Parts: sequence; structure tokens; C-alpha cells
Amino acid sequence: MTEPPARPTQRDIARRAGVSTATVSYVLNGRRGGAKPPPEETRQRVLRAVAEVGYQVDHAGRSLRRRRTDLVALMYPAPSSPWSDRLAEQMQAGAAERGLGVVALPQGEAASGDAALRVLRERYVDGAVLLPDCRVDPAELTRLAGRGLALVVFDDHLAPDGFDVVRQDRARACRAAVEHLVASGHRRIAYLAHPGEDGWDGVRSVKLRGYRDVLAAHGIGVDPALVLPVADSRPAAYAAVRELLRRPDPPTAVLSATDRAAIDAVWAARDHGVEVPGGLAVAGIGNIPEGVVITPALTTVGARELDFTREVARLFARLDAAAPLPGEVMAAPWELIVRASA
Amino acid sequence: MTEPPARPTQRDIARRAGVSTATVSYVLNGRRGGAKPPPEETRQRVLRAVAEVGYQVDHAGRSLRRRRTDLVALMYPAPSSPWSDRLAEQMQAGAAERGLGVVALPQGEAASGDAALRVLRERYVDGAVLLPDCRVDPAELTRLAGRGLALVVFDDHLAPDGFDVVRQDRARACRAAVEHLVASGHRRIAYLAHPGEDGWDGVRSVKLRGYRDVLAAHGIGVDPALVLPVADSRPAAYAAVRELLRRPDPPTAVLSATDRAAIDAVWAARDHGVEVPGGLAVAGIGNIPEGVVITPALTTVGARELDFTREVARLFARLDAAAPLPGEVMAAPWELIVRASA
DNA sequence: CTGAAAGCGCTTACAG
DNA sequence: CTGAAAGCGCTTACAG
Repeated sequence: MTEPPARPTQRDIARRAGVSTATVSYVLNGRRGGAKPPPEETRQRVLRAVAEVGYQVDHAGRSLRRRRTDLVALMYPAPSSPWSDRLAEQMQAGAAERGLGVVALPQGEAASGDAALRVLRERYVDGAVLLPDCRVDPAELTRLAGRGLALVVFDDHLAPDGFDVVRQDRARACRAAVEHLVASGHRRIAYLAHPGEDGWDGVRSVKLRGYRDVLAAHGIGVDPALVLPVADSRPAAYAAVRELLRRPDPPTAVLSATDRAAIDAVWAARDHGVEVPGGLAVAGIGNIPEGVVITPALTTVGARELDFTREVARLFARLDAAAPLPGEVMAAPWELIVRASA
Repeated sequence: MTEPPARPTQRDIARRAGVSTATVSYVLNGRRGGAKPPPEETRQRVLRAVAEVGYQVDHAGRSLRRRRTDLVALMYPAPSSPWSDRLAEQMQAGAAERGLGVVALPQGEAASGDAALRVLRERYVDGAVLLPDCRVDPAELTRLAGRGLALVVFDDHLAPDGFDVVRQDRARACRAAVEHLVASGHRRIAYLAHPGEDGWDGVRSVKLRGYRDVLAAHGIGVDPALVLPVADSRPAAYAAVRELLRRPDPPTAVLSATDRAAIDAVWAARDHGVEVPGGLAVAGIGNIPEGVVITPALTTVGARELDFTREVARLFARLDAAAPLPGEVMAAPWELIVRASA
């Protein structure tokens, strides 16, 4: 009785069951084109051997031969959010039906952002959904799609090019949020920014740009002291807003690049004894479910529903398609959702 | 001039540069054992061909040959949290230094939970860190480790067995939280549970068990109406606590399985005109940074620091090790952190 | 200095 | 009904 090898292969199974590796594979995966699978007796022998040594298929061997990985990814700028969680959940549901795996690729700072991209480039996955604000060169997307990677990309400017583009029209929505604050009489409006947002390229910094452009359009000077890079951290946002309110010339309104930070801005104001929206109006961006239940309910911009059914279906349609699908534009426009906080 | 193939291989590069595939590989990856790499002139020809066709290495081919994937995973029960985000960030930092990729595997409900496991079983990755409460059969971990997968597992009971185990002693910490509430005079204590926590196996349901056991030890009956499955959703927690406070016999304290939900419990109480902790004491579990800044600061149990340096280092040490490392126990005990909310 | 060849683990068209 | 063999893309010990 020899020890089972550390990582048994089909060759080991074949030897053990006294059959060829072809038969092992046929038992494990069936045969294509309606050919008859091995008879029950052979089948049992093979399955017994599989169980005895605890055989698991090796992905590298299978992928190399099949020319696909049976893995899909979702990429999003870190940190995670109700949106990335929801997308992961919906992708997993669809993937489970097809026997695929799902991996998440949170894109962090420079170096690791590129590492996430490498997972796509080197074909660890068959396809991916890219949430807004991922740092990816458009030319790279075209190349990846040209190489056969199934891609659904949230972006408001990119032209589809072998991949699908989901248009949220975030710039218009963000401008609407600022317009709303200005129309309510606010002139000193703070902005809770993503860290580093100032240095983002023009396409990605729609939020900050909406803030600046609308204020400028109304002849309101932007006070740099009112732009704070705290939108990705709830505690940082809370602390920053409390500090803001202690200043001699506090803002009368806050726009936040994330609902998460906006919600903490609301708490910060209230803890400071400042009424929302009376003493401080607060608007978020993103429309997460939490904004509905807090008091006052959060005014925000975003998609009405936390739902990616269509986008996920499109990714799987791409994967299933025999011939490459043409790139398509899908509209999922953000809206201004006025509730009680501003 | 022929079109570059859809997905060029080293063979295409070799043809284009008039060299062998061996030379292509040597140029791209260098040679081992101090052998001289190809001379500059050849190098340039190869690199030019690589650039021209936009060659990218194919992971399946490379992995099959190298017997490693250069990918590591972190697995955690969905949804994501400041903890999973932080671990992802720290893993990415370490991985980037080594040229590895990092994928996140949020473990959702039954079917997709198994899909996440498949990524480990079928060797999509070389190693993984498993955060607490992942649904994985211990025998499976032993088998995976035996197959050479590098594994660092957060678990309070498992014996290390070819993999490392991080002990947080969560049961003791959770009991301490309940003891703290009872010692403060509370008898009607609500519990915000993970959905389905009731059906979890004994090892995983340390939080709920701590709640029940300590109450029982003090002769306090557990009112099932005070156990609400809302800990994984902030809006659900908020709504549930408001509803709780409208009841004729509201609890005087709330313990939440997550700090996230605990924080929303605080807001819910305050929005209801109930003082915290005076009218409702609130304690969380997990110690996320947000709990420090809210008012009142959140009483909780958890690790003092949001830091996985040691665990991540251990994973990479395992990956780097020439011979399999023995399994090790690492202590990272949770503590009761009494702040102002309870 | 460079190439021909073997082989990683799998799948599958083909021959017997 | 079953097996021998080719080949997916890569790396590397070896021969020339």
C-alpha cells in the first residue's frame, strides 16, 4: 500500500483504477457530443479511486487545455462598499449556476492597483465587471477585450470597444447635487473628497469637478480649506466635520463623495449640537440603503436601486456567446434623490 | 504583414524575433543559477516583438509548469468589513513586493460559499488567510494544507495541522461583554445576531452562545423576541432597534454581533429620544475604528489594533519556505473595551 | 550563446 | 468500450 501522492493527478487515479487517464476524465467530466460515458462498473472503480486519494482537479492543467479559467472577477476601488458587496453577491449567484468561481479585486494604491490589473492581463479570469473609478487605461481595456476577456465596465465616457460600458452619467448627477445645495441658499459648502482625488485624471474626478464647476458657475469661490480628503473613512469624516464646525467660519452645507462619510457628517453635526439640515445641510453621493433609515434621511445622488442584475447578466451572456459580442452601451443613470438632510 | 494573433504566445514572439521559445523565456524571466542571459542584441529583438504584439504571459501555462499560481486569497464571510478591507490592504502590500496578486473571496450563502472554497481546492491560489466564521470543514483544511496550500486560519478551536491558527479567544471576550452588561444591572438585553446565526454550528456561533450562556448563568431567561437577525445590515439594525424601543417592554441594553449594527443601534436610540447609555446601553463586537469617534464612544470587544502584520507575514513565510512549516498557534486575543455606550 | 525537447495536468479527436 | 497520443503555453535541464 503506497501513500497517496501529495497532490494526486488523473494519472494516479488511472493507475489505481486500472484504466487510462482518458477514462478518468470521461468519468469525471462526461463526454461531449453525446458519446456514451464509461459503463457503471468502470465508473465506480474510478470514483472509488478518486475518493480514496481525495483527488481534486488541477486548475492550471484544466485551464491550459480548455482555454478558459471558469473564474470571473469584480474590480472596484478599495475600500469595499455596499455596492461592491452587492455586486459580489449577485455575481456569485449567477456564477454558481454555471459552476464558476468569483473573485474580488479591490484596487488599492498604485502598486497593488496594477497587481489587480495583472490578474486580468495574465488571464487568471475569463471576465470581469469593473465598478466606477477603477484606475485602468482605456487602451488596456480595448486590448484585453480584443484578447477575448469578457468585460463590463462602469464608465461615463469610454466608448464600448469589444466590451460593454455602463453609463451612470455621474457628472450630471453630482452637479445636480451641488445645484441643489446652492439653490437652497448655501454659499459655504464643504466637500468630503476621496483621498488623492485632487490628483485624479479628469475622467475619474467627476465628483470634485462637479463641486468646483457648479460653485464657479454661480460665482462662488472655492475655499480649499473646505475640501477634506476623508470620504473613504467614516471615522475620519466624523472627526473632520466636527473640526469644521468648531471653526470660526463653518460651512452651512457639506457634500460628501460617499454616502458613508455623509452619514458620519450627519452624526458629527448632531453630536455638535447642530441641526441637520437647519444648521448644516448634508448631501451624499452613492445612495446606499443606510441613507434611507437615518434621521434625517440622507439627500444623495445615485442609482435608485442597489441592483446589478442587468450588468451581471450581460457579463455571463458575453461568456456564453459563441462569437464575440459587439460592445454595448447600457444606461443606468444616477439621479438626485432629495430626502431630508439637505 | 500578418495580423498579430488574438492572444499571442511565446511561440509567436519567437517566430517574430527569429529565436527559439527558450530564448524568449530567458529574456522575459532571466535564467536561473547565474547562467548568462541572452546578449543585448537578442534581448532587444525579443522585447521589440513582445511590444509589437502586446504579449502577456499566460497564467495557465506558466502555473502548470512552475507549479505555483503566484496568487493568494483572503476569504471572509460576506459582507466585507473594515477588517476584511484592512487585511486585503495589508496582503496587497506584502504581495506587491513579491510580485504576487491578491484576490478576495467573500463567502456568501451556501452555494457560493462552496464556490469560494473551490478556488482553494482546485489550486487557483498558492495560499490564503481565512478570517473568522468562514464555513470550512476542518478536515478539508488539513487536506488542503497537506496538498501544499499555505494557510493561515482565524479559529479559536482548531488545532494547527499543517496550517497556522490564529486564536482570538472570542468566546471569552463575548462573554465578558455580556457580563459587563449584566454587572451594570441590565436584565432585558437584546441581541443583534448574524442572519442564520441560530443555525450555525457550535464552533462558529460564539457570539450568540456567549449571550445565552452568560444570561443563563445569571438566571436571566432569554426572550427570543429580543434576538434579531440584523447584524449584517446597518439599515436593518437601525430599523430593528427603533422597533424594539417602540415595544411596551423595551430592552435596557443591546449587544450586537457587529460594531456596524451597534453603531446604528446608537443612532436609532438617539433618534428615538433615548439616551445612550442611560436609556439604552449598547455594546458591539469587533472594535472597528468608527466606534471610537461616535458619541457616545462604543463599548465593544475585539482586537486592540486593526492590524494583520503578523498573520500576513506568516502567510508569506509559508509561501517562501523551502520545506513545509509546522502549524503554529498565534495568539491575538480579543479584549473587552469599555468606552461610553455601555 | 542558443535551440530542441521534455514535461507540468488536463481534455478530446481518433484509432483500434 | 477504451486507450495512446497530441497539444494547450510555459520553463528549464541539457546538448551542441
